[in-house]
Amino acid sequence: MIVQVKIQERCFIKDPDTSDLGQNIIANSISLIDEIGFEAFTFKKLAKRIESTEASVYRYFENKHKLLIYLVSWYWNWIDYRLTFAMQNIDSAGRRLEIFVEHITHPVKIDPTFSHIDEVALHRIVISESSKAYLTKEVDSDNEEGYFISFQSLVSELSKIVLEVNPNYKFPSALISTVIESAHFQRFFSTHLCSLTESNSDLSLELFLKHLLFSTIKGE
Amino acid sequence: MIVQVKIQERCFIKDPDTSDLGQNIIANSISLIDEIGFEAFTFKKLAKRIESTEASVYRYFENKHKLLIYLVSWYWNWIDYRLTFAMQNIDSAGRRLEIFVEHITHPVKIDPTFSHIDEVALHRIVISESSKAYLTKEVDSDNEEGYFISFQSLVSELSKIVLEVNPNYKFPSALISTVIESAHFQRFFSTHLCSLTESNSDLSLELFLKHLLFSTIKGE
DNA sequence: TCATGAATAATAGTAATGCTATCATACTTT
DNA sequence: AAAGTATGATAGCATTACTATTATTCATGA
Repeated sequence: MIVQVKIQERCFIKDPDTSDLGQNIIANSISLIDEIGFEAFTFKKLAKRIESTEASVYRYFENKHKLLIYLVSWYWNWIDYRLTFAMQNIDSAGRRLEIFVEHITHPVKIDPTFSHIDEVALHRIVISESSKAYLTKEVDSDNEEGYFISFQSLVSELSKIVLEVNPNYKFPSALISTVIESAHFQRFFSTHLCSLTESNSDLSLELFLKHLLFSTIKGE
Repeated sequence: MIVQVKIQERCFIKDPDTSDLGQNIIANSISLIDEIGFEAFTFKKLAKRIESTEASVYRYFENKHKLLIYLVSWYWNWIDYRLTFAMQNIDSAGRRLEIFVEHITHPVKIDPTFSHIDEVALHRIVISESSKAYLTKEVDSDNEEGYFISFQSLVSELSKIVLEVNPNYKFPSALISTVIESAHFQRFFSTHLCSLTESNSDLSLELFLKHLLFSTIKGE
């Protein structure tokens, strides 16, 4: 069986999934952004690494911002796929939310299903760089283009589960988006700005977020 | 009485507070970043706006990243100052935390104490741009230089108040940093990606965060 | 009052970035 | 064999992110 994460967002000029060069661009942009960070990352450096040219990369993505949107969307599609799988046949809504927290707090293991993607590196990129995909002056037009639907639909699905646990809770989407974002920057803080968090391990981050999530849903 | 927000972070070359040009740089960098966003902001454009030169701006700040750190630090110092004031003589730790949430969820009014700073615009900048101050590959060296102490000490003070309410709670700093970050991106979401949150007004954001904060502190 | 120094302005220059355009080549499909 | 498609090679250009040099203004204090 061939499983593919297919992105709904049309943030590319030519689908990188349809050619060797395209897959090379994705694989090596992940390793390069992971190494030097998104600010220092350029198409020229990427082209050099894959022994191609800047102009060729530009035939796939308009600019590096669109490429970042592609990577982040891929990540959320992949998480969604894994969550759907892990949650099937689980009746308890509470248990399904626990599975959700476990998935976003535990570092991903390399998934051999998608050969050219290094999910561990991509996860690090999502932690440090994904908020830059929307914290821009172009967020409204990007949103109109549908560049964030993967993330939005994930939040939407999960907020429905929150309502299964407590139909009277007033802020399910706000809570889910808070938990997801918190999972990222708390992990960033634990690595780089450790006075800002007590979550210094995967397990304690999981405990912190599970406690926060369930206390809030059931609170009062 | 003269009140000044004095930054502890030494992220500048020459203190912008000590000259007209420096204050001009701060005032106009706030308005310019607010208008065009941090990515499009350059020292050349800033220099043009204040009718000075790029080279003159570079005498105050090494680069635009250091300037952003300055603005964000200024903001957290100012919030700290206002919080200290608002919390004095309040015995109840719970009430002090409520005041904290009110301060970070309500849009700031222009504070005539600091003439050249537009706090309303600065607040918008903090929402959209402040995470870019630390989400970089230079975060560790920047942290060693002490560029984030204003934020760190605020989180530290507030987490002590959390422990006053519940001395057994295990994640006070993680909770406070989560609430602060959440206040920012939930407001961003409500303006630009509204499916991700139900907090579509100042008041509902306040309610969401107060409920989350107190449910979590007291939970179980 | 003149001399000195500090701050700023004016100008120039350089390497890198963020693209766009053109042309050649190789490979595929009809 | 012809026509299209993908990629490579090369060039070029405006902007960015600085650094350096020199000139001008202005305050101070000797």
